[in-house]
Amino acid sequence: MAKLDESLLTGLPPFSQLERPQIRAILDEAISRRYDEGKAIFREGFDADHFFLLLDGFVRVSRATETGEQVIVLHISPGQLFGIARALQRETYPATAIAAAESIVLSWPMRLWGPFIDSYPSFAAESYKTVGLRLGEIQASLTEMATKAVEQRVAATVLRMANQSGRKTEDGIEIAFPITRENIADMTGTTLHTVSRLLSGWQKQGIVKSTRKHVVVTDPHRLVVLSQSNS
Amino acid sequence: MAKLDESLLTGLPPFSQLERPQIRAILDEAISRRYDEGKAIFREGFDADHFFLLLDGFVRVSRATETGEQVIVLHISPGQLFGIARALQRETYPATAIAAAESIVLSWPMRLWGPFIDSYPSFAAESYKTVGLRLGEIQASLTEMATKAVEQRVAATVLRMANQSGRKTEDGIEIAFPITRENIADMTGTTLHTVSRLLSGWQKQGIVKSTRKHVVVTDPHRLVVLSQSNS
DNA sequence: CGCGCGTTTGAAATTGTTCAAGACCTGTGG
DNA sequence: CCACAGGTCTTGAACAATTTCAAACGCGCG
Repeated sequence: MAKLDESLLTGLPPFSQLERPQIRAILDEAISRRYDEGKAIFREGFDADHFFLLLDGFVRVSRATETGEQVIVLHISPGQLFGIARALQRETYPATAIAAAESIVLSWPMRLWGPFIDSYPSFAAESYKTVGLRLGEIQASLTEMATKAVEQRVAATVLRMANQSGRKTEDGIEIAFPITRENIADMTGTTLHTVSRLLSGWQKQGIVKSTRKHVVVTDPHRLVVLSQSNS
Repeated sequence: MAKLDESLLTGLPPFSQLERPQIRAILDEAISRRYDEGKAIFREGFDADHFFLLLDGFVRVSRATETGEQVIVLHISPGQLFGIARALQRETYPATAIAAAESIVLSWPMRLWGPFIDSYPSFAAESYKTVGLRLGEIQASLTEMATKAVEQRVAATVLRMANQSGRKTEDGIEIAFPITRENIADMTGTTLHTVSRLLSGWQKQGIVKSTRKHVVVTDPHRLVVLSQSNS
């Protein structure tokens, strides 16, 4: 396998304060791999034997219920660590990670977790910070689900994705990975039918523009209003 | 202030592998305090200047929405650490903690967090494990909210509280702290009216027995069935 | 160019909320 | 010791939001 280039990691928070040779050592232990859209990176309940860094693409993290339904918990953007179950003393992955778009992922065997944490303070700090941010995000979803009506939840969810992983286009902010009505339904605890109706309605009002597996937010401000109104 | 007795901590996971003098040192830094039912221990958004251990009683952890509604995220039982925002590199508390029943709490100033983590491996491990368990619990709530109907959510929630902090009585398992219909509604994202109707119905069927601020599960098995049925 | 997945849309059915009113406890103060 | 006040719980009825069921459409990949 060709050597990975050091510039891959130099800008990223977990490695920001490290010297060249340290980054070199870290990279030499890493395996790089490409995942096609829809391919699983790891699955809920399985042995947590690796941890990961997303270099490019997007990853969808979901949990399944006993009855087979799935709930999408969050999305991972490039530059983020994931599959860091060990940070929480877990032996197994608590959720399933699937490539939402074609993705490039670095991975390390979990036995390096301890050494990394001990040797690289910025790696430890960033890991725990990441966990904290995700916990916050999940709590935010939970409170939304508990207090907001469906339209507000969908608006808030679309908005969050546009903010976290949107890219600007001439029409507005476009969610940067393929996403179906059903995906959005799985994030908001509703049905694809309801999501379809909502998006259609918003499109008529010029708030969003959407095509197959694709959503562009053209009027973020009005979407914010929608996500907050409790009438 | 009277010296705290070392036996308070000896049985608890965070301190289980420590020697007598270490526990003595930890206790000498701690402040013990009693909180009446309903009193806040810390509030969301405030400076995270202390971390806590619940010795006796129960603590309700909740978040508020911009519009003033509150969502109860989880309950803390005796022996557990809480307010450990620093484990996640946070500067402020991400939620509000209120005594659900009269409670006895130990607290330490947050400046001791680093030293504790560095000096006592079992404390570090237990802290992160606690975070992991809570994350799991919140994720479970989230998937429940997203996939289950109200009756199933309420059944699952009552069951969870009975399991985590119930005590056996001759009638069945009793939730060990005062809890109103409205509290349960705030946990499940519904209204106190609906909760009241459900509990009344279950009581007629002999599944639970409830009085003011008080719930006893008399037939856990049927409640499990209810919490899972998707008919 | 055709097929399949993703999407749209109506209508009926249903679940849960909202509104409204009253009953019931329990601790407090006279 | 009793009455009262405030918080808690119950229940009916109307209503609204969302799901379910059903059918059809159409874009885009292979």
